[in-house]
Amino acid sequence: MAKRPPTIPDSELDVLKVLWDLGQATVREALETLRAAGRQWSYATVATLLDRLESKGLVTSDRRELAFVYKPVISGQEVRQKRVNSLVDKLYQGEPGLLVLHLLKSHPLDPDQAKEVRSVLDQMMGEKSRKKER
Amino acid sequence: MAKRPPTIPDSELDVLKVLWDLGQATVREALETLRAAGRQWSYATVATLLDRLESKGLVTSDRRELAFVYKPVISGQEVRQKRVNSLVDKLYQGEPGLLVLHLLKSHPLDPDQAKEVRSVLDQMMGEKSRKKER
DNA sequence: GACCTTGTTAGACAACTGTCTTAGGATACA
DNA sequence: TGTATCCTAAGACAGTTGTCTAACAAGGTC
Repeated sequence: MAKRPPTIPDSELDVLKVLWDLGQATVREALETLRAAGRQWSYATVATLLDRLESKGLVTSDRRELAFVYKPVISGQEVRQKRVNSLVDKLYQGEPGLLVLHLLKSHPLDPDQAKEVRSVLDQMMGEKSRKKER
Repeated sequence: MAKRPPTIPDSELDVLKVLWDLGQATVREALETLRAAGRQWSYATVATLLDRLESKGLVTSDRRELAFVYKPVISGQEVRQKRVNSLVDKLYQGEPGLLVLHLLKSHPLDPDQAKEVRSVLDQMMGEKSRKKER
């Protein structure tokens, strides 16, 4: 029974996000930030979560003066990438296009974003058609 | 300590997918399908998973002759919807556009899909600009 | 020195997941 | 009728997640 690969559960993700925002934080700083954002956790809970993140190798800690300072090792970009890939694999037959379609159909974009999306798309199509041109 | 809302773990999702594909299935049918797809599970494992799905209200069972026949109650569409929403909320600040951009940038679409995406987008932009036109 | 305040550590504990073993009820066929 | 099949039921058991209590160390304060 192979050990499961490490995942990032919701609660850990919440504290990781704080580290991305602040760059680094002590338990107490993270706690304050999370409290401000509505999470009613105890100090020990946050400490545990940071600890678990560290055993998974996703953050590092560095003792400074009184308290440990935690820094993210994994970036938001990486986490997003993994999550999206896994979603596409599991629910969109590995076809990112299906997910894009789904998103556009069910969530209207605001005009600025729509424009940006279009330009990315045009660029992509431009290359493709220049390349195939049969 | 509020009970956590029911989720659909990976293993359950795999059997649910079989139900979506086949429309309905007995434990054995699901097992065969999963085996064919490479999942090396025992009969009892599949039975347990279907059972858990049923307690979560995501499938129903109906005794036919020998065995129970399970049918999905929740659709693939619904599950996709929820997953996408939660991904967007958790990692894209609730902005679906960011996810769309990310997808387009990191996963090139094939031309047919690109075309389809563009048409959906054009339609959307058409409405918007007609509507705001200030 | 006796006490707070902050911090860390260890561990508790229930719910959820991933998998399976085993016991027991039907069905089927020799 | 006995035995091989196939099914459900019950529950085991370890690993993960969500959250916390409680013990204990180090730095100030009176």
